[in-house]
Amino acid sequence: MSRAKNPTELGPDALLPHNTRRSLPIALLRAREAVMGHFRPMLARHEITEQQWRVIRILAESGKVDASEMADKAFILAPSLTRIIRSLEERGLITKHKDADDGRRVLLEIAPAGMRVIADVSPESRAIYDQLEARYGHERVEVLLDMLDELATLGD
Amino acid sequence: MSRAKNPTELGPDALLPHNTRRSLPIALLRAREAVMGHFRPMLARHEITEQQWRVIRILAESGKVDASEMADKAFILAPSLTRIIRSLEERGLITKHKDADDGRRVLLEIAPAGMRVIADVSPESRAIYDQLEARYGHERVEVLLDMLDELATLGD
DNA sequence: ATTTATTAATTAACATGTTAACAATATGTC
DNA sequence: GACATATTGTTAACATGTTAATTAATAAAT
Repeated sequence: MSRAKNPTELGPDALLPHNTRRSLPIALLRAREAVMGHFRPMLARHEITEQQWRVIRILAESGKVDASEMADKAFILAPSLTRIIRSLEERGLITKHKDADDGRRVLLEIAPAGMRVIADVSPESRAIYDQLEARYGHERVEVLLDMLDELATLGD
Repeated sequence: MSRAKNPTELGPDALLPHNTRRSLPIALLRAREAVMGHFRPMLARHEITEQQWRVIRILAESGKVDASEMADKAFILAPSLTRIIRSLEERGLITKHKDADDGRRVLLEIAPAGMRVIADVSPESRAIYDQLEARYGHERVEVLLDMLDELATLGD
């Protein structure tokens, strides 16, 4: 049904870069929500948030990591990471130590309790990801990842 | 330099769906930050956040919109949108009214002050987007948008 | 050795994302 | 008309994103 026009309404693209239906930032948000929407309830059942999961996954994968490296790999801003680290440490899922060689640095490691979370969550996470790849297409996921990576490194 | 292994460290993909370097959710976040990282400082100079910009842009484009429709188009959760609407209304950039036909609904409209923000921000926003498209490739942006849209509508 | 600059992480403050619960209103059934 | 169910938007509470400032430690310059 046609929408009633008001005096301030402009036509598509008038004064605007693109109509919002084809906005890249919103498209990226929608796509991300479509993916994470499957993982989030599963993670919630294990009482862990997406960001917390990213942190402990990276520790499981990479071993001892300093906070700056973690912020980069998990793509979490430093102030947010500080809070997440505190929460995970309080729950006993990770440990945190000062770097002996550089007192400014904080070193993170997964704790045995964290490894148990990894062991519990990973099979379900894998199943969700496999299903997504099956539906979207494994090759197409690779192509998409390549395109996203090029977009992410455009400014470099 | 090789990283010292600890007893809890697992090899790549062991128990994990994919190594985090090729994680789709993180790739989508990085790509989005690469795009928004150009817009955010410009929007901050106009004293408006990305989400607020999305809301007034949609109002400029679509005229009168109800809150549910706005939440969908701007891709903002309802509780977040409630706060954003309040903020924008307090600043006089938009107006909010009850729908005469349905007392549950809230109708939003851009105000003249909001149109001035649109007029001020749009040229800069367009310039940033054009530059991004020039570097990434206009056709490739279209292809990426199509792939993202397919990913976003996968569960439908 | 001292001073200055830089780096790493934290803190503060505010905005938004997220889930659950709630209030008001509309719709459907009997 | 009464009642049950569904919808729309708000509120509460907590997590994370974001920017600026701060603190502690290290590196570089003098």
